[in-house]
Amino acid sequence: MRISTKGRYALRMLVDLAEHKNDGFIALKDIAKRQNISKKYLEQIVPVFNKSHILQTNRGFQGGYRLAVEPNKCTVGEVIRLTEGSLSPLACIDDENEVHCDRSADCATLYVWQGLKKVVTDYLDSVTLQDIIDKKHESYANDYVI
Amino acid sequence: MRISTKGRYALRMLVDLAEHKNDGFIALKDIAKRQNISKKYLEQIVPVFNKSHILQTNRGFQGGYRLAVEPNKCTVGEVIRLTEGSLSPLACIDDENEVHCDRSADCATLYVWQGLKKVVTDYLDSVTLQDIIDKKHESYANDYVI
DNA sequence: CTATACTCTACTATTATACTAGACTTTTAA
DNA sequence: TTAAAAGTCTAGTATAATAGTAGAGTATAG
Repeated sequence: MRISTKGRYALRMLVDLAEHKNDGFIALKDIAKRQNISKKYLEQIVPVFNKSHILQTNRGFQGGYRLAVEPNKCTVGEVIRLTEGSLSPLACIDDENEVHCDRSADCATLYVWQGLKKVVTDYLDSVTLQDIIDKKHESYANDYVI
Repeated sequence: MRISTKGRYALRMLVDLAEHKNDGFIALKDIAKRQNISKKYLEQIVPVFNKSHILQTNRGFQGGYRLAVEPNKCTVGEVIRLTEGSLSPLACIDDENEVHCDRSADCATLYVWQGLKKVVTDYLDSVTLQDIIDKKHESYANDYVI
């Protein structure tokens, strides 16, 4: 039940871009440095967000990436689905809730996993990039008060 | 974000034992046959439930396993924690919610994963073996009516 | 035209997963 | 008392996923 490094890096990259959304195009090397993530690895993660039009790209000198959506419109669920392929805890229930298993009719435990998928999906789809940024500043404020 | 085969098999085994809890000791080969799971693989899964006193064992002729707890006292969360080691979606937050990561103070996304762990844990700890059996019979009833 | 940055494909080391194999121990019934 | 049935324990192994690295190629601002 682990979220892969790929998914977590993707989220951190998008949060970073959301925080710098007014700074024009951000080079991957800057994100890599700030987040302490391999730039080469990020290069492999980025295409899926380009293709799904979550990121805009500028190539060449002073190029980079920029969020193409509002931070409060992009959910963690979306990010993890794109990097991880699915939020389903089993191969036998895919994203359309279709069942792919001979035993499914007889499978007593299937409903447990369908329920698990639902709580995971509901939660991750309820958190946006903006929420993460807000929470971060809230924490800083708390630190300051304390 | 997948539940491993090991965890799913364990749950099916325990549900099977719960359904046959009045039939004395059940041999692994019977469970393996009914559930269509490799008996040899089940042998590797079983020890953790013996050690945690969820199962009772009888060796030798006509030996087998029997639930040592009431089906309504054994949750899916317990089963998955025992087979999977943890319900945490990241290595950096373990079962005591302790944080193991240099970046944690600065990690904007940490709270997302802590929240994910909570919804997963709350859900899985809310479903018992008995719930699964009840649901199964409910489905059968529905099938019959339809 | 050159430095900078994105793009694309291929390769690789490590780890986890999902098993299989076989020797050994225990129990019971004939 | 012994053979068969069952659990126990350790080791091995094939496959796939993960988490990267490497390098050649393309686009663009200045």
